[in-house]
Amino acid sequence: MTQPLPPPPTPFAALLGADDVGQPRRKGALHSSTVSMLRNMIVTGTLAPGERLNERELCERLGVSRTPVREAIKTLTQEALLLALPNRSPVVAPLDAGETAALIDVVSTIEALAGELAAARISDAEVAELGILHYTMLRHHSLDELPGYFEANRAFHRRIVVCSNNPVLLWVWDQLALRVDRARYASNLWPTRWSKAMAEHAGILAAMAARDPQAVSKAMREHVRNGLSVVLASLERVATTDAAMPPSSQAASSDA
Amino acid sequence: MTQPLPPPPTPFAALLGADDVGQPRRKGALHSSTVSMLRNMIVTGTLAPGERLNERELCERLGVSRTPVREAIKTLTQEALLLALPNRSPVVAPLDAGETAALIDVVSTIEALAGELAAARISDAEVAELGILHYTMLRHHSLDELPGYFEANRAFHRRIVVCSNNPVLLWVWDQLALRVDRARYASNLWPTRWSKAMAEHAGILAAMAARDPQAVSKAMREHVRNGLSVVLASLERVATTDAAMPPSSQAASSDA
DNA sequence: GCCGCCATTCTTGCATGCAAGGTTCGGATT
DNA sequence: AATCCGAACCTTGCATGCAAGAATGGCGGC
Repeated sequence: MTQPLPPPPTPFAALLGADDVGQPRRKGALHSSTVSMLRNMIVTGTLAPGERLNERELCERLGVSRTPVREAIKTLTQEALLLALPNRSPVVAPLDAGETAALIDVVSTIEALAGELAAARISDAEVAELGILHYTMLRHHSLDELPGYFEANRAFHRRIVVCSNNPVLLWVWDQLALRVDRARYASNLWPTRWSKAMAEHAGILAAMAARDPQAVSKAMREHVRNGLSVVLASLERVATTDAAMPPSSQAASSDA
Repeated sequence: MTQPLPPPPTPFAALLGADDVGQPRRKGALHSSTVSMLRNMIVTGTLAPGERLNERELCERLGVSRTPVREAIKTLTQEALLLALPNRSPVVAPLDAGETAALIDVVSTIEALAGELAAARISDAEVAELGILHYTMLRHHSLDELPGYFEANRAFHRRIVVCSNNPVLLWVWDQLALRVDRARYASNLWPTRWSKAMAEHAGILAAMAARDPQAVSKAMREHVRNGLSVVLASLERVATTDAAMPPSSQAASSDA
């Protein structure tokens, strides 16, 4: 298993977000890239919820030995993307509607807090940064570029958390964002709320520029709640529909 | 390194919370027990903030080989109790006042949310459970048994989160509670707020019994904020005092 | 014919070897 | 004397071997 030692191919790296591919292979890179690849495979649904992960198989797929794979599994288990039982193959965490419902309350509260804190201390330069991201989203929206929008949207939200200047809050957000992204990928119906989301972003930005913590907090809570409610509804629909049909071909969007 | 293979001593296990010690050594046990031991050593301050951890040294201390130690390090890094740089020894996360200040906002918000959700759906039996924990705390208070109080207090708070019936919230709380515990151990001045904390607990319990979400939420937010503020003040004092004096009797830790 | 038990095989858990990167200390040069 | 460079040593990163559960399939009993 794992090829003798040719330049390791790491076939998924380019697609799945390893930030260091094909290079002379610096030493400390395998663990982090393995985590990134596996994480992306889980978040995007390449590895389906409930799927059992065989170490040897993963080694072959990722082109690394068992050690980095095992360590990556530990990391992802800690992130609650995998569930591990002793002496048993880890499984991709199930993605039930209940988890998403739970996420709504927590993430909306977290982001509301972030917005409140950020509004109280944000600088003009930081507001401008948010403005750039907002208009980046607008552009992607006009051009109907969902992936680009997705990325800018994520950056917008994260930037607000960064502006809260609270490292613990950022840490929590980073953890939860993974699960939120996964739920979004699984529901796969952003376009339906796209325009409304843009309007809500504008409102958040305006309240932020006005340095109104309560308004920002309220706007973000509602924004997150609205967005995730749609995701939740979709997942509930999928859950009932999918009873016989295994989920497989998630990919880019469809309409809009 | 790591003795040939006699019955492994695991000297710290009993003290530091490994839940399976000295037994015939079931197979999947080393990783979780290693994580528990290291985690406890970090939380209680046995491993000082900023201390560099040498794998070989940890192996000898814990009586296991490098594999479980390395995997435990990955887990604890993910929990933000360790900081890891590639090709470098991981260090125990610094415990600065800034982190504690950040924790105050996040944890108080998290627990306020938990209280609000719990109050809206808690059963009589669950209220009774909280009551038991409250009176357990009272007993430990009367007997001046700090460790027992500490444990019951933690259980009381966690139980409320459990009663919120939100697994994501519980997950976040479990993560953050580790850091809170560490800050508390470092500040080590519970007794000063002990009586007030008891009164606040009573208030929370009463509001919970009355099924008043807003009152519970408010009470918990204030309770957490009060408690952690004292911890923060203590840490700030320690930080300034320690400028010339190494933290404690840990080996190494030669700061400037 | 069905159920349960045992053996084989597979999979994970742990230990360890080897090599790459880092660290440190000493020598040589300025 | 201070600094820069390098070599030896140290530490971590990765791969792999071996053994202890777990799964699976076949055989025998009921």
